[in-house]
Amino acid sequence: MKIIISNNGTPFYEQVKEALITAIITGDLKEDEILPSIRSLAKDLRISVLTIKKAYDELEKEGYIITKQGKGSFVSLQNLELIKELKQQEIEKYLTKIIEIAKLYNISEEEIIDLIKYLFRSDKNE
Amino acid sequence: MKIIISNNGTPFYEQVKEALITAIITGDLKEDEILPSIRSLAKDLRISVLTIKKAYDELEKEGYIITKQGKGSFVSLQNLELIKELKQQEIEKYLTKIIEIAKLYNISEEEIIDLIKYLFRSDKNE
DNA sequence: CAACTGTTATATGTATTATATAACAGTTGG
DNA sequence: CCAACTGTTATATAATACATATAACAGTTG
Repeated sequence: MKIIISNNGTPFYEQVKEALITAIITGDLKEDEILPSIRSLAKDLRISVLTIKKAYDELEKEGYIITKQGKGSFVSLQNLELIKELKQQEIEKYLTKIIEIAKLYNISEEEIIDLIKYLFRSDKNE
Repeated sequence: MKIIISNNGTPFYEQVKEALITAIITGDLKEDEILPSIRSLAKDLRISVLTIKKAYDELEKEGYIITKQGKGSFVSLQNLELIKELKQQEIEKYLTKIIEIAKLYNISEEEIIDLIKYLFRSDKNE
């Protein structure tokens, strides 16, 4: 479980969240598995414990983990279907923005679709 | 030229920017046409002059308008091709995010494309 | 009980957004 | 010329988000 964070404008707690979500969904962190303690992760990443806690708090609100005082935080994917739906809504939100821009600047549906196909393919070859 | 802004989390100056960009690109505000003065627009929208100025400053940086002290701000679309390219990059940025999510949650290329086609169509019927 | 877990309170610091007020500066019509 | 418009700049204030340090509090376990 290697997490790398950087000063790129995205808040640290967001970067930690995204890294952990990826680890959870890819199975790198499995159901019921324990996450690094907030103190140890803070030490590893050289950022504040409170920043890690913020990330963990949000992960719990969003259904990815469950945290128990004194014990730690554990992967919990009971709501995987709900999570998937939320992610689909997120995709729809982005697509709506894209289409707004595309319509305004006369970029065609075909161009967008071609771009998607291209990006999907180049992603596969990584 | 009716602009509506609201307290929805998007900064006021961003909302003003977006509304003006839309007006410019759709031709609602034409090349060389004068924009509302920052003071009058601030009064209309009941927000600070400085907030409007910030919006106008960014519009100038991004090539949509030119501002001259004492005279006002004018539509300037010399860089329309450059602007279009920037917008295509913006679309690509969103698509990259979408594909990251899609791959992680096993959402297929077809589902995304279908969604795009659907959103494009429903947009046309507005 | 020591050594881990997470929790909470307090305080500090920076950046962004937004505001009000006021003074300064350029343009233009009467 | 000057009044009445334009935009510009400085100063000060305030809310919010992000991130930090320190310290005390609380639950778990070998």
